[in-house]
Amino acid sequence: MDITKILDPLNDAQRLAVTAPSQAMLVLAGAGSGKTRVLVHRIAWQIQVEGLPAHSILAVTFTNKAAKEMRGRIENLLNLPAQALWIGTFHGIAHRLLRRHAKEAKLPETFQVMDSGDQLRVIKRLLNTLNMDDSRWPPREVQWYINAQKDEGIRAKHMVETADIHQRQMLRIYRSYEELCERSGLVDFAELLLRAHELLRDKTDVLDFYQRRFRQVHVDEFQDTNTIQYAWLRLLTEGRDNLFVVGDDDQSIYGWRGAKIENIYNFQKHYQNHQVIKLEQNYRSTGTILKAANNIIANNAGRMGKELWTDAGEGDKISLYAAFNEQDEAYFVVERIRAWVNEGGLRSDAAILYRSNAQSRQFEEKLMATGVPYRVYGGLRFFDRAEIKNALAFLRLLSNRDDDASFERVINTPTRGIGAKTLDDIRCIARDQGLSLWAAAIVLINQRSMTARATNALIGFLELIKQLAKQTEELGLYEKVKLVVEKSGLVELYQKEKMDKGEEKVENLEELVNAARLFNFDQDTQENLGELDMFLAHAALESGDNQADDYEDSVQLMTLHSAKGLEFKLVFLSGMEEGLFPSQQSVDDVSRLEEERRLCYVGMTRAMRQLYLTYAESRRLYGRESYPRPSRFLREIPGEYIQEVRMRATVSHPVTAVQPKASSLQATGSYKLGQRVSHAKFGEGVILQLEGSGAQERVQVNFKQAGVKWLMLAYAKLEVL
DNA sequence: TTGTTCCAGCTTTTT
DNA sequence: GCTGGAACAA
Repeated sequence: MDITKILDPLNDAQRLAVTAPSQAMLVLAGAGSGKTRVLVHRIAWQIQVEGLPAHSILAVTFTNKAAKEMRGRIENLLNLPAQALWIGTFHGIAHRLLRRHAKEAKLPETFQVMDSGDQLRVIKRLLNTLNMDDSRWPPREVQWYINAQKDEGIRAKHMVETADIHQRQMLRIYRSYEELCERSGLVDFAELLLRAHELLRDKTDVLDFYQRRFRQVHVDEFQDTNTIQYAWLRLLTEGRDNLFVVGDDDQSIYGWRGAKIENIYNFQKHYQNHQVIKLEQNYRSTGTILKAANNIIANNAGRMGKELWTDAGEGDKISLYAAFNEQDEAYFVVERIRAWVNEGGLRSDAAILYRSNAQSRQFEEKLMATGVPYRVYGGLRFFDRAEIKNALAFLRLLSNRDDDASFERVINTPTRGIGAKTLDDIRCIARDQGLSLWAAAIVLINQRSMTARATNALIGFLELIKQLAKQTEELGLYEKVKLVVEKSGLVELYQKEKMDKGEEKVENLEELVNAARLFNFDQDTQENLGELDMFLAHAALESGDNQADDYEDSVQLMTLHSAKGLEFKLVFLSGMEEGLFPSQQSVDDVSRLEEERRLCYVGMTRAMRQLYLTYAESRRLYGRESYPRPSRFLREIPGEYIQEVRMRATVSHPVTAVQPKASSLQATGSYKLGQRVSHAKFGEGVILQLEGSGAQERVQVNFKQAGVKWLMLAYAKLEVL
């Protein structure tokens, strides 16, 4: 047994955590301190040294990506496939439990998982049937309300009627929503967690089984767990103290979606015999970056307390750039990236981070204009696309005729002459008689109250679904999906659409068929569930790799939130302005402000070698010119770690601005970032930076042969090429 | 049924 | 000031 392979790559603190006997354990892992490594090696240790069978280990993460990575690394370390290991997201594991114990959880065998888009549509429709004005009851707010209740483990039946009208109405909606989901066999994301919790809470034999089965439970990113997730973990590990959690209170940035940082404190109360291990050695960033980040986070109260350090040396200072406006900011960042690439850096090692998605545009425009390849994270995922959702809706109806959300989605897509009137009648019947839309449609036809044309159209739709169900009954998943995509009329619909938009949609549908072909259901066959249902659940739970790895080396653009867990050699933290970052909505509330500060901490600690902070002195926001003050976070970094960069010579002042002095302009007029120049002694090079003005003006040039040099413009006699 | 116009809204996001 | 969705007209 080769335990050196497990232990050698670890430092003392990591080794302590990995080899600790089974007990409640809290590993406080700072950014870049080897958090995943500890989890992976811990699990490998338990299997290989402690002799635990793989199926007795559970590891829970928040994203599919993290789960996948962990499984891969464990298999790599153990050098064997680890299918028996239960590694997955909270939602994935909850889903698995509910499939296995659908009856005990009071769910139909064919229940379908709704993603948040589906949920929103269901709510919109519900508000309609309740005759509620959706400007007074914005669907998003309702959705937020319902999910917030579920995240806290509260069902409508637990709530008491209050005098508050708003509250009362919300409760009424919540109740109707629950009824509707029940009737349609629909389960939203929050419901997965809540049901799984209730399953363990109410069915002692089920709980007992899993308590025995899982001898070790591991949790990644513990600071992001919400109330119901933690309650579920507690049930599972009650009285055994076999809960091993890894997290970082300083990186808790999801409080706004229900994450409870308090779970870390509660953990220490609930598990009396727990041990805490801090991982503070950082293997990612330079000393300067870490010190600056430490200084910022030190402004937060009530931390567990942790200070990152490295033995990798100080590195360069952090660069601070005060841009004239947001255009100038983008220009500066893009020029720096070009210089980085000129010096041999990879574009994919450079990341532009921002607080809000709206900020990406200015960078995209500049990158596009200069022909620098880039990739924006976030945005539409594969399974979120309308054409894919439509195809999936057909498939869902095959599996579950009562799925109202899907019924409504495709009843007239592609258009088949079923208008608003017919649909309204169906909804009415469904509501009055407590039926699904499908059943209500049949009732409506039998009433013979409609025109022949409408009746035929409706019959046509029902027949289409029945036909498809019959034809695909005996087919495998791939053939099923293929046939449905072909016969649903969706392909024809999108082919008719003009421009390449429609073409892209057809391609996406082909891709869906392909995904079905490649779908690997072996992993979950034990769930004795049809392949189709497994595939549909997969589609809801894994919204799809939204960034199909394009092979071109490209600059990475993303929000600070999506940067968590990633690292880049060169990082630009843009828009460091009051009102933007920290965001306006957070400045009045201490806890929200502290979350913004943690976000800043997360952003800075993404940088491995060089960190740039930028802000604009003027910014166009919502169509208005604003003059924000630099972010307070900038003041929280001691000056010794910061170097101010100037590039004013290249700023394009608006026409109304005071004319700059002729002399200073003359000197710098032709010198711009990225300008190719030639020097008598050093040869050809590219300008990287400009500093100072007049006689003091200096340029930094990257020479092909001589390397990077600072030169006084007054003496250098550079020739512009 | 489709194209146009109007209007609210505007952090962060995974499942 | 732009975008996406909904209401509206043809």
